[in-house]
Amino acid sequence: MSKAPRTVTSFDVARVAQVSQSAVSRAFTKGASVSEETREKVLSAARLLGYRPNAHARSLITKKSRIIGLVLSYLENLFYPIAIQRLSERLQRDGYHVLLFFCPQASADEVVDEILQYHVDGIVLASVTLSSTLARRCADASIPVVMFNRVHSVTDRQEASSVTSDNYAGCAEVAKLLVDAGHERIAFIAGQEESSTSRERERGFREELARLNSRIWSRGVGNYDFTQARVAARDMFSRPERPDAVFVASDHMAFAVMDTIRFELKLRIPEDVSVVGFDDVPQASWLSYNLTTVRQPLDEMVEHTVQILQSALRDDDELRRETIVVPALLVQRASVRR
Amino acid sequence: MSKAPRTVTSFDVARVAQVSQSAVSRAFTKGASVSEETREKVLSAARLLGYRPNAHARSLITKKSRIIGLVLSYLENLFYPIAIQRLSERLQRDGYHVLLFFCPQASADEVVDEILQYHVDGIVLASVTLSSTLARRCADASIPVVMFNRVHSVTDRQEASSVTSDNYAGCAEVAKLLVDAGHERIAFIAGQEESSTSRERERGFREELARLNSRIWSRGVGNYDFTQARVAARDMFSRPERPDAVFVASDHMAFAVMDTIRFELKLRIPEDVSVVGFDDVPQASWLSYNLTTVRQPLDEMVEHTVQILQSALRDDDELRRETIVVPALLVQRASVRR
DNA sequence: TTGAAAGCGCTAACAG
DNA sequence: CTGTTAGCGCTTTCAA
Repeated sequence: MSKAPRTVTSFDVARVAQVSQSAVSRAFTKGASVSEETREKVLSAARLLGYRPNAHARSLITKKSRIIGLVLSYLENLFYPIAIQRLSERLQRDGYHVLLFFCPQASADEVVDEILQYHVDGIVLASVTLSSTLARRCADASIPVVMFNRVHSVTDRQEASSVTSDNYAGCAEVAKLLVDAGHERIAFIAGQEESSTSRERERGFREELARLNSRIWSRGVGNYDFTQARVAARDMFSRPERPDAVFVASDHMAFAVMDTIRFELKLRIPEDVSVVGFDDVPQASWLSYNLTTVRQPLDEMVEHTVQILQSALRDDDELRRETIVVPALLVQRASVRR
Repeated sequence: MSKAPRTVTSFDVARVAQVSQSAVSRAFTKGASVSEETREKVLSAARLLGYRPNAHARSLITKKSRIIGLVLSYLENLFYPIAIQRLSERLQRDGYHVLLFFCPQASADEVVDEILQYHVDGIVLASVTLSSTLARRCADASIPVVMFNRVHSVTDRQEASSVTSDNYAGCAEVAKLLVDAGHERIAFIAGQEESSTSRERERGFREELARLNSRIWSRGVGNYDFTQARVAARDMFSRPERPDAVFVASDHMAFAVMDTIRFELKLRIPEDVSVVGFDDVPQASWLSYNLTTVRQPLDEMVEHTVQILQSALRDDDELRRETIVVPALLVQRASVRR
C-alpha cells in the first residue's frame, strides 16, 4: 500500500524548506556558514521528511568515507573483542565507523583488496601481517595503515605504522619475577612462531633470563590456540622431569595450561608450578585462575591508534609512519609462588 | 616525490583498454554481456593501473551498498564476539561486509540514525532493542532488520524479524534436570529484567518447575554482568539457608557465580551446590568450570539471519517479517550433581 | 556485444 | 550568507 519508498534527497528538503540544495548541505555540515534561520528551516524540513544525508554520495565528492577498515582473524581470545569495542566506540565518537574484515591469520592480502573498494579512510590490522606488496598498494592509495599489537616483518619495514605494548620489557619483568621466586626449571610456551608478538615476548624473556644466569629450560608452542596450548602443556609436564614454572605467551593459552596442570596432571598452582600469562584479559582476574600476567594497556593502545589515523587524515600531504610502544605492566596475582 | 595519488577510475581503465567506460563496468559485473576478449583487455588494463571499482559510486547508482549494519552493546560475554565472527565471515562469502555500531543496551535509536546514512542493505540488532519509531523508519526505508538473540517487545511487534534459540524449552529442560537430581532449594539468577531472553528463560524454568511441583526458591538479578552476578551470588548464598542448586541466565554470569561459591563461600560444586548456565560459550567446557549449560546453536542462528536478510534483499517488493526459533540443547557436564 | 549519454545524491567552487 | 553550476565514479538505459 505504501508508495514506492524513493529515498528522500537534499533536493526534496531544499524544495520543502524553500532554499537551495547547497543550503541543505551546509545545514548538515558543521562549521559551514549558514544563518541560524536557514539552518532551522532546513532542519525542520529534514525532520519532516525523514531526511539523512547519503554517506556514499558525500564520500564520493569529499573523498572521505569516514570508515575505518578493521582486519581480524580470531576472536576467541578476549583481548581482541575488547579491543574492537574500545576502538569502535572511540572512533564513533569522532564520527567514524568500523567496517569488519575477517581473514585467516597472516593472509590479509585478498581481503585488503576488498577493503580498497570501500575507499576506507584508514586500516587497522589487528594481529595479521601486512605483506609488502599490500603495504605498497595502501601507500599508493595513501591510506594510512596501523598494525595493532604487531610490528612489521623485515620486508614491510616502514610501510605502515604500528602500535604495540612493550613486549620485550614486559617479558623481562616476568623473567625477573620467576628467578626471584627461586625457580630453576623455567619453561616457555610460545604463540605463533612467525608472529612478532611471540618472538618479542620470547626474546625479552630469554635475554633477561640469560642476564640472570638462567635460561629457558623447556619450550613448547601453542600457536595462540587453546587446544594446542593444552597439548603443549600436557607434553611438557608429563616428562620425567617437569618444569617448576611456565611463562605462556598469552593469557588465553595460559588458561588452557593451568587447566591441564591442575585437572589432568593433578599438580597445584603455584605450589608445584608457577604460571604467568600475557595480556591481562578479564578472565585473568577471575578467581579460578587469578593469573599473574602482563597487562597490555588497551585504552592507550587504542588512543594511539586513533591519533595516528587522525593525524594522517588531517595532513594528507605526507604520510608519516609511526612506531608506538607503550609500557606493559606486570600484574601480580596468585599463580606464582612467592 | 610521488605524484598526487589521484584515484584510478573506470575512465582511466577504459582509455588504456581502448574501450568504453560501460565496457569496464560490464567487465566487473558478473553476468553482464561482454565478450571474453573485451573482458580480458579491461582486466589486464585494470591490473596494470591497480584499479578497483569504487563501492560508493556503485552503491549510489545501484542503491545497494553490500553493507550490513551490526548493532552491539557488549563484548565481554564471548557469545557475541563469536557470533560477530561467524556472521561476518558468512556475509563476506557472499560479498557483504559488516559495519559496526556500538551502543549502550536498549538504546539503539540514535545509532540507527547513523546507520541510515550509510544506506546499509540490512541491519542486525544483537541484543539491543529496537524502538517502535525506529522500526518504522527502517520499514519506511525498506531496510530489513533482524533482531539476533532477542525478540520484539510488545510495541515493536512485527516491525522486524527475529532469530533466537528456544529459550523457553531449553530452560524447561534445566528445570527437569535439577528436579530429577533431587534438588529442593532451587535458585535463579536473572539477566536484564527487561530483556526478552532473560524473561523467556525465567518463564520456561519457572513453569516447568511448577509442573514438577517445585518452584524458584530464591531469586537474584545479575543483569548479564559479571560483577553484579557475583554480588547476587554472594547475597544469595550467605543467608542462613542457602540454595542447593542455581540456574544462571548466562554462562558468563555463571562463571562469576561459580567462582564466588567456590572461593568466597568455600562450597563445592556440585557436591554442595549444582550450577547450570546458558549459551555454551567456549569457556563452559574449560576444565575449571566444566559447566552444564544450554547450547545456543550459533551457526544455525547465523545462517537463519543471513537467509532472512538475503531473501529480503532479493524480493524487495514485500518485506516479510519472520520469527525463527531454533532448538536449544542441554549440554551436561560436571557442575550438576547426579 | 558495444558506446553515448544521462544521472545517482551530494559538495565545492564561484559569483552575487 | 546564499544560489548556481559543475562533477565525484559509477551503472544503465537506449541505439547502433
